[in-house]
Amino acid sequence: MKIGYPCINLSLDCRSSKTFRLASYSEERMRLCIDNNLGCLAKILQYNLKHDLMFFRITSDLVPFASHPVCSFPWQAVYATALGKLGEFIRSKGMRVAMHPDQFVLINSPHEDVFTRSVSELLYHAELLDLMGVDETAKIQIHVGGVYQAKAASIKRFIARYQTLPEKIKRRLVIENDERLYDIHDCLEIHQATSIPIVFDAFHFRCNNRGELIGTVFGKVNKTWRKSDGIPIVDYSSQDPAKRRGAHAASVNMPDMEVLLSALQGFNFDIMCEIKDKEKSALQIVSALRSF
DNA sequence: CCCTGTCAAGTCACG
DNA sequence: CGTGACTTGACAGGG
Repeated sequence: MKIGYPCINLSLDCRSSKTFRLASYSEERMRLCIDNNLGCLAKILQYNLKHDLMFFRITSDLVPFASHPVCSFPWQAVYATALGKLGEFIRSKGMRVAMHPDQFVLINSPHEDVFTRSVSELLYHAELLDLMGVDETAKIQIHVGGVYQAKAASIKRFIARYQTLPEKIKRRLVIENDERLYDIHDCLEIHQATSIPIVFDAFHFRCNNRGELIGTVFGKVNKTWRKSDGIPIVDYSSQDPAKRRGAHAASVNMPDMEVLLSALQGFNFDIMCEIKDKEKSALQIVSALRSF
């Protein structure tokens, strides 16, 4: 079981998601930004190794505007060596990475242009991981998408669109249950038709479920991961008591976390800890697991 | 330096 | 109809 956190390390004085305004785009600016981001990613990975945080979500902003038409800069060729080195570090230390494209990536959108842009963005994610040389267990995780006032049709469109995706995307793409539109059962239905693995978001499951036992559901989710996909990914967060339903907590609630671990006892999975204070909560989980 | 309006991209829910 | 939320604030111009 590997423990990780998303995108940002608050203990370090750098960010791997530095970007700039489209209006100030230039090749020079791109280079400076990517240099900074890759350098920071290297620092984060070293920090993670030192603290036994063996799972990490790499920010989608690592290469700004990578899939935008304005980007004529051949980042793939220019940064192939640097990305290969980062990947070599990840592989040699037995770490796992994943990515989570943002909300604009919707492969089931009825709008063809939204779909086209989504594919470009997914290609960027896939190329980045490919250049790192990390294996198929390094996943690209998305939500199913919008409902568009017709859920069954939108699920069908997801499945049809998925079939047309390039292999380099398909081998990494996984779907995650969300907190209002598509629950685990919807994801399982899509899995039936596509064999796509399912990320189990424990917090979203809590917000959006059909009253079933978590252990039973996870048994099904567990089977959607083939050997080459690695062990399942579980996203974890807890409710911020002061905020609206679905709002992520500021720091980890350990008793809550232990309830989850007990419910999933006997399964093998990696945990992505989606808590506002990032590595701090992930570290608490690492130390709690040592004595669990 | 500090302040703050705005930033590539979509969709839904809430008021 | 405008705004916030989503995995994440932070860029950049003006005072």
